[in-house]
Amino acid sequence: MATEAGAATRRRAGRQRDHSRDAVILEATLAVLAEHGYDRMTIDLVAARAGMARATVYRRWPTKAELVLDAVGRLSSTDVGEIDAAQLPDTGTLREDMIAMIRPFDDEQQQIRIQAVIGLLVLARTDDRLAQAALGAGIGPWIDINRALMQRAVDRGEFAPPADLETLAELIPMMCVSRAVQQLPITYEFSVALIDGVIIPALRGTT
Amino acid sequence: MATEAGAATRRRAGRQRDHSRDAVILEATLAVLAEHGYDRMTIDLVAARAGMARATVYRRWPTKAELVLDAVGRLSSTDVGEIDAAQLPDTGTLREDMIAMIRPFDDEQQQIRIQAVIGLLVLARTDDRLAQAALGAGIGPWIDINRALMQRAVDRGEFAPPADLETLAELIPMMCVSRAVQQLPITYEFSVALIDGVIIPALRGTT
Amino acid sequence: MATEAGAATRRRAGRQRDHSRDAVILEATLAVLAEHGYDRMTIDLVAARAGMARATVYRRWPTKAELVLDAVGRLSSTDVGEIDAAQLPDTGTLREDMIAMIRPFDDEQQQIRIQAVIGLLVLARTDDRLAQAALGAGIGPWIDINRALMQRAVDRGEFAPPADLETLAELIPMMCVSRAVQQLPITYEFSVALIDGVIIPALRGTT
Amino acid sequence: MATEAGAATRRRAGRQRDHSRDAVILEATLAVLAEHGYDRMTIDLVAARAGMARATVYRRWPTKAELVLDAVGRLSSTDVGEIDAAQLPDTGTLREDMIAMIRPFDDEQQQIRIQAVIGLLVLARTDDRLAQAALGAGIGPWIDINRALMQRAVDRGEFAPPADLETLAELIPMMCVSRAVQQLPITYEFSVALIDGVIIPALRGTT
DNA sequence: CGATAAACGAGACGGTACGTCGCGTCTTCTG
DNA sequence: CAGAAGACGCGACGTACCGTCTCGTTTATCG
Repeated sequence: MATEAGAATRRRAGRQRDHSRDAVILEATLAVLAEHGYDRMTIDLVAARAGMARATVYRRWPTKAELVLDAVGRLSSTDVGEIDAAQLPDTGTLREDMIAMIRPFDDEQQQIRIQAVIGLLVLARTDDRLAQAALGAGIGPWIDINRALMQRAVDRGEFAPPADLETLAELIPMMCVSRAVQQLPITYEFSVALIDGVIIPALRGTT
Repeated sequence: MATEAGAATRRRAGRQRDHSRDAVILEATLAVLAEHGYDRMTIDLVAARAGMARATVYRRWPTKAELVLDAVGRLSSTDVGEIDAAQLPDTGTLREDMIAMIRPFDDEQQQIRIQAVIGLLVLARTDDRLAQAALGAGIGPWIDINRALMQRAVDRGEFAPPADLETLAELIPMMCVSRAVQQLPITYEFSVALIDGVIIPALRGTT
Repeated sequence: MATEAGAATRRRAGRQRDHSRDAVILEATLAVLAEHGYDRMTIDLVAARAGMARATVYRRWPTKAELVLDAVGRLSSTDVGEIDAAQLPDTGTLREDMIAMIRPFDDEQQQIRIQAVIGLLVLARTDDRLAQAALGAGIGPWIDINRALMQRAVDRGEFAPPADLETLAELIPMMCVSRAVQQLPITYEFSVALIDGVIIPALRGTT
Repeated sequence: MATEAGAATRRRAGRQRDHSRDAVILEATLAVLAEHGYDRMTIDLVAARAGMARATVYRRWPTKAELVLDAVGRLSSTDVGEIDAAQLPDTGTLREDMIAMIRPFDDEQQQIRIQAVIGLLVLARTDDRLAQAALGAGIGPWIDINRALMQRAVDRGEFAPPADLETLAELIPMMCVSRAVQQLPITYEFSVALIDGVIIPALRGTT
């Protein structure tokens, strides 16, 4: 019956939490994070920017760390999430595939993301769970895509299976982190240079 | 005047600062850093572990960040500092040179160093000066050595000059950071695999 | 229009407020008040004890203070309210009249009432209106009765009119408050002693 | 030996707590208390008025309640403390003794004291220890003096020993509390009326 | 050798952010 | 509409750490 079916799915009683506010808070979090850095970011600042009370933030995330974690995670899924699985670019060669994937990461938001990751890394020891999550949230999807593209290239015989494909998948993102830390811009050219100068030779060199 | 005479050389009156304590503090700093992570590291904790008063720490380093920076820096110069310039290993091939350099970094202290770097990165936005310094203190010498070894290999004609030697010099350290963040061990094998699977192919591939 | 017809008398549309719940809430209020004291009494606690939602309480009383005020007021009128005016005990002598009036106050609930008054007094500064009301609700009727009994005794010539009858009327209740604050029991004997040892001599002494 | 004698009494190491600040804070506490009442009094407000940081207040008193308690206690000892024991007025008659004692209480500060007591009473249930302390701090000395004066009058045969001297000692203070709650002024005349109209008759009436 | 000036230990102090809790209001759903 | 459940804005609470300051004690150097 419809009533029973609804009963199972029935929303909890009481005023519904306005989940549209989640996004506003996360957005504010990223903004403040980008502007002040992790340790100068304040829940008060975030709440003020989101135009709501501090308690409203705390009702959703128990600590500053979890909030930032989610904010960065959301950031990733926003522009990457939909590019999953089958609909990856398929140009026939790994080089073209990877270059096709650079665009969405070659922008200003990329900087924010990496800054956020860096901000979270400080908590690695504080909360073990956060260590991986920070990486995962910030550059996880990026790594995932690289891994998928390379695996496909291997599968179709473009390259022999490398000893450590995982490390190669992490290579570009990590080198971008390196540049971010040094306040250097992350350019299209830099990424292409990595593909042509490191990734492809490494895969070819395994032969 | 008598007072001016020898003013340059004469030590200031009063009790002399005991510089042997500097090392004790830095050691304590690294220990606490490794144990609790940057944000849970407290000056109080460090002072207690070093067996002295908080003020004694602050007399030497103005802020927590500078303290950690120095601690990590000291860590680097301890086992790397003296290996500068001419006395680098010279086996004739880049591969053997680099492998010879792995040892001093292939230990538990390496983990501490990287954790410290990570801890400091959070301050990149707070204090621009610290951003580079953090990297420099933690993995700077490591990068320097790699750069030197590669440059020498290029100079003696072992490889053609790569487009971006700097990035290649940073490659191993950064990939080690990546593993550290993921709580994975940094093994000898991992480093060798990077040399054989990525660095050498990349240099050869440029040809 | 039909809608307008009888608008004055017609009850408002929709579900009617269940006024039997008022009493339940007030009862719960007194219970929590007695158990935890005013400042640890929570509207949540009261609502939970009454078995209803917080909003249901707030629909009836705008603030915590008003709620307690009413609860204490209700308490008074419950056992005193109907004893008004003409039906006061009339034994012929003030002493016997007052002793006859002691009973209804000589119980455990009396303690609750006084505790509640005490709890409310803290709000005297916050809300001037509440200052008097708190006293009135808690011990007002008690004072009223004493005043009436004494006035009658004066009227029938038992005593000469005292300089400050009002103060004498407040005397017993206030001394009971004093004992309550000191966690001492308010006994029958104590009240009789006040009548014989203070009230009567004071009235006689005026002569 | 002087050194050892000093060792026992030696002040704790470290910067000495500036106890002159205690008084400033207590003063500020009383001022804010008188101005806003207990529940609207804020530690922040007190600290601001005292011209120091919130932490400085919390270093001395763990909670708001303890702070107010001490503030009121200090108030009592300030103007009453020194009037102890032997140096009570001794005019030969209880009436004159008590009237001589009215002065120090017949002022504006008396109002503050009573307001503070009232403010604290709300915590009686929260912290049993505070219940008595509140009374003691606010009007304890006042009661003590009354008790002493009456006892002396009894001792010299001015009156026969009353059944409950304690209650008589509390009588004037409690009736003043009553007036304070009702926002009535506590005048010299009121106190004298109590002495002549209630206390003296009550003592005489016991005969 | 005694004066003196700085190091040192201990901890107070001014700040500032944290995360919690309660009030009284508002929203949403169910009866 | 009443009532339940609970989100929300507000603001105080008490805690923790930072970096500075104060003050009594210790120790090296200078006169």
